[in-house]
Amino acid sequence: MSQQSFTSRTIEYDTLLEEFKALLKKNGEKFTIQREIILETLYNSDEHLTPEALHQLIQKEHPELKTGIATIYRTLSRLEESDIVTSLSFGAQGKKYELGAKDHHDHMICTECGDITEFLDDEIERLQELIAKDFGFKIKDHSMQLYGLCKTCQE
Amino acid sequence: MSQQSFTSRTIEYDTLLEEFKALLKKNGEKFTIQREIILETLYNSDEHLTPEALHQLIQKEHPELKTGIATIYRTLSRLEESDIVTSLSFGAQGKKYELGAKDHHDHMICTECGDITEFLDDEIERLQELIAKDFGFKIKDHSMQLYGLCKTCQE
DNA sequence: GTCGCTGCAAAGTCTTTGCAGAGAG
DNA sequence: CTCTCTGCAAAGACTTTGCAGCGAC
Repeated sequence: MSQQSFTSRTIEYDTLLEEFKALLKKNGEKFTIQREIILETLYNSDEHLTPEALHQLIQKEHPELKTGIATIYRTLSRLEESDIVTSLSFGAQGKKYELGAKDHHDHMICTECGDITEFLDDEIERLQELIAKDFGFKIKDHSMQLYGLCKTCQE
Repeated sequence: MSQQSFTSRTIEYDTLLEEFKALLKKNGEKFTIQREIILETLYNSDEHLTPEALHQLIQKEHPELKTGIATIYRTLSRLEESDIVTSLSFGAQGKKYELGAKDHHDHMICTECGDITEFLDDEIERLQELIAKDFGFKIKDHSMQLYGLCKTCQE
């Protein structure tokens, strides 16, 4: 039987932070206040954020930092490389980022209000593996999006 | 049981062309040689084309037209609006377009060579509908991508 | 003829990059 | 101290728009 659910965060912020620090140390990179704020903001947000939205949020909550948009982009790329965050590119332009340390899930995107709902279906996950196998394709990642109208926008 | 297959074109070019013409006429728009070439080129291509790639292909095959990139963009947008073509946005930047009049299918994208393989699985399609129903979500479209290494690039 | 379409170039977005100074280790 | 990171501004990549002439109907 298929199982569907909203996703819940499965990792503590402190754990995530330590992982991130360890990763940086391993590569001789530095842990800066900007990187911490970016990770923290992503962690605390339930939303899928665009770099621009993340930037604005950080400027609002940490106005003393004057964090530049370039740093946001650079940090997001670095985080994505390390699979700490995942990006979702869709429609028009731009990507949205979310923490990748959550359980894997797929997305339902409302074309009216842009809202994104997460879901998970074990059966689909299983079928994807089977298909790839048939094609001799080695899956590293996958994404599935359903586009349409959310409950609210149908009214 | 799941069914998997490569997708085959199910519509004749002439039929597609007539549909397109009818659509234009309905909206008081005009059928131009550029629009025909764009549709034809998309039809004859097995690939998923970026606007830039489409432009180059057209310039190569119809150098006498000097088709501008702006026209490509404008026409692709119009075609997408009318569901004649579908765009696929992924990874880095840019979209790729393909004829939407084929049977519906999903994509397997090689992260090494960028190659895109199409596939279809009826069971997954069915499950998607069920999930959306559960969330009160009205699906208008959907897309699924598996990212990884194609057979060739694994070697 | 009319009115939409086209090519060109300019203007917009979004993202990346160069650089000098700041700051982590 | 050293070497990475940051903010800023400039540069890039991709896409859209304004406009005058062209061409479909």
